[in-house]
Amino acid sequence: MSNLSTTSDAILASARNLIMRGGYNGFSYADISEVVGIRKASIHHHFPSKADLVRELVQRYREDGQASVVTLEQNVPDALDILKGYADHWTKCIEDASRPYCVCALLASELPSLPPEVATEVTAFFRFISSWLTTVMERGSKSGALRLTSEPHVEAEAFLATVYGAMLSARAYGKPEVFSMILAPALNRLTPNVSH
Amino acid sequence: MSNLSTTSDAILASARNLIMRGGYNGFSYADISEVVGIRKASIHHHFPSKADLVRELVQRYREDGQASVVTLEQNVPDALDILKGYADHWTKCIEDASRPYCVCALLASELPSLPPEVATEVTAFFRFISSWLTTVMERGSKSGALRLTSEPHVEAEAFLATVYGAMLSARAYGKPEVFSMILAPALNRLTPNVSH
DNA sequence: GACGGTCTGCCTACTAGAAGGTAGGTAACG
DNA sequence: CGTTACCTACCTTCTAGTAGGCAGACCGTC
Repeated sequence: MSNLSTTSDAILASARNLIMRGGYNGFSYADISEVVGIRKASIHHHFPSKADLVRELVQRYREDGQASVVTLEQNVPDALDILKGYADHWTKCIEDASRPYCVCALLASELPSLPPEVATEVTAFFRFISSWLTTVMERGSKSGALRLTSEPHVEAEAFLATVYGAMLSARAYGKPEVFSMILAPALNRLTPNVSH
Repeated sequence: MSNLSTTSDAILASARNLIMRGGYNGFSYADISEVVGIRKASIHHHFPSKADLVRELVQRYREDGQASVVTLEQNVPDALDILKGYADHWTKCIEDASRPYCVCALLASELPSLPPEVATEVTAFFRFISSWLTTVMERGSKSGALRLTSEPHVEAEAFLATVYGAMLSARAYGKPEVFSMILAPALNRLTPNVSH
């Protein structure tokens, strides 16, 4: 119980990379086996089925996201800075090609063809991000850190859509800089007008 | 040559539906065979390889899009109305579940794992939509039909990202209405201020 | 502290079915 | 007669998943 087996972590990590490339149906146990340096059958020892593997992966992805959000909120008081931090996180991921696309964005597009257990986990991720962004919008609106033109939950969904849409465009054009090009005016629009 | 074989059209149509569900790796010739009522091998007669099939599919998808754009521009003079029309098109598709997701959006997320011939066709689609939206933005800005806060091509990318992001959210939540909820303020923001 | 038992992590070897694709034949049609 | 559209039958490779074995770590018990 000392630490959660390094191997299963390696399996999850390589699965994440593979899903980022081609989604749920775009990778196989054989692919993971090559990367991790373990036999195909041994992966089944850690994750009985593919659905188990991806469900666990998405679950952890959400938990990690929740943890990141907590530390972000602790270190950054201003709501606008939080949104900038969130956008910045993705800017870096996309630009250094380390995590150039959100796993859950890809899985969400495949939703209708996903095993139900995975699908529910993916929608749970979206609900989490959405409700978190809503609280940020609400707080920022009250404190004056953000200038909203719609209700907080609408602004939250619009911001989320912009981020994920921008991620898609960056991938489609093969130009990482497209992401921040789109996000910059979106953040600007939420910035209180100091020249007023 | 009378009309392009109905069968190959049926194959393309069912492939489109299947891709909308699960992407490039989410369907097989066997799936199409079941829907169309033709043997697996007969599909190869029309489309030698899977990549051929999807490349042709995306190519036609773009051509159809270009044709739709032309008629839209002919019938609708106002730039804002064009953007509303474009958004409306997707609203209807998503709400009646006829085409609840853009084929190219799904393929774009899978880009790194796509056969190159398909990938280039997908990026071509995005370049087309992007450049078209840019001309709409430019025209609307000059005529006063649109109120832009950034350069036309940036506004175009931002609008496109919003549309595709909203499409993803609608799918992720399983709530079609989310799409227009996000698009409404985006369009509002582009509307010239009459109360000024 | 040696002894037997269980648990863990991995292996080889295998299966059944699905994947994309091929070979070759047949019937209709201009 | 050649072309078109479809068929049956087949091939290879890949798919997720199973069966069973084996070495080592961990375990209390004598």
